[in-house]
Amino acid sequence: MSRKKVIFSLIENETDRKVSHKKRHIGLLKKAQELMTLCEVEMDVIIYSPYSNEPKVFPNHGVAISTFRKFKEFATSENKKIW
Amino acid sequence: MSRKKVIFSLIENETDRKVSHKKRHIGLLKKAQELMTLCEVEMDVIIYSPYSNEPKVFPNHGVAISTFRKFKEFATSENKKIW
DNA sequence: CTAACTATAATTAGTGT
DNA sequence: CACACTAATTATAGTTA
Repeated sequence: MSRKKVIFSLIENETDRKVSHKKRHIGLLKKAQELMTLCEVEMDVIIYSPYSNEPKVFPNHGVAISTFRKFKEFATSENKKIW
Repeated sequence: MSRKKVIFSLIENETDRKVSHKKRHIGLLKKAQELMTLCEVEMDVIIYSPYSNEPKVFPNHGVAISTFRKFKEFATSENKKIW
């Protein structure tokens, strides 16, 4: 995305992939924070990666739980067949 | 972010805010998709906004449920006091 | 391995239709 | 309203230390 266009598939080289992951992980959460702040949005992001033993929960555990519960309630009330 | 630097607070004008939300919502999910594809990452994003009656669940309901369950199991096993 | 730098690609605020 | 355009900002691949 900068010195070269991104090729839209898994980055084969492990070192490159790890570095890219770190940068993009930061970038994604920054974008998420901006969307929440600039517009009136409630959101959460949960990320699992091979580079960390624990999931990254954004913005925090409390919001993630609250948001997921609302999602589950919505899906149930809408009688969606997803459970 | 383009013709003007972004001011990091709620966009007061409702029309501007709605337009910005639409653009940034698309942009965020694109970045999320890229992170998943380029690096080996499992993730989900749930977004609530005043502009839609239903939450946006990315990449889909099944992944969101799976990811959230893993998060809950992790938190429980780690004996975190978050429930 | 990490972190800083920088050239270039990608995103997007403002604008026009 | 939605979409296309584009100037300007922001993100980041590759590089250097």
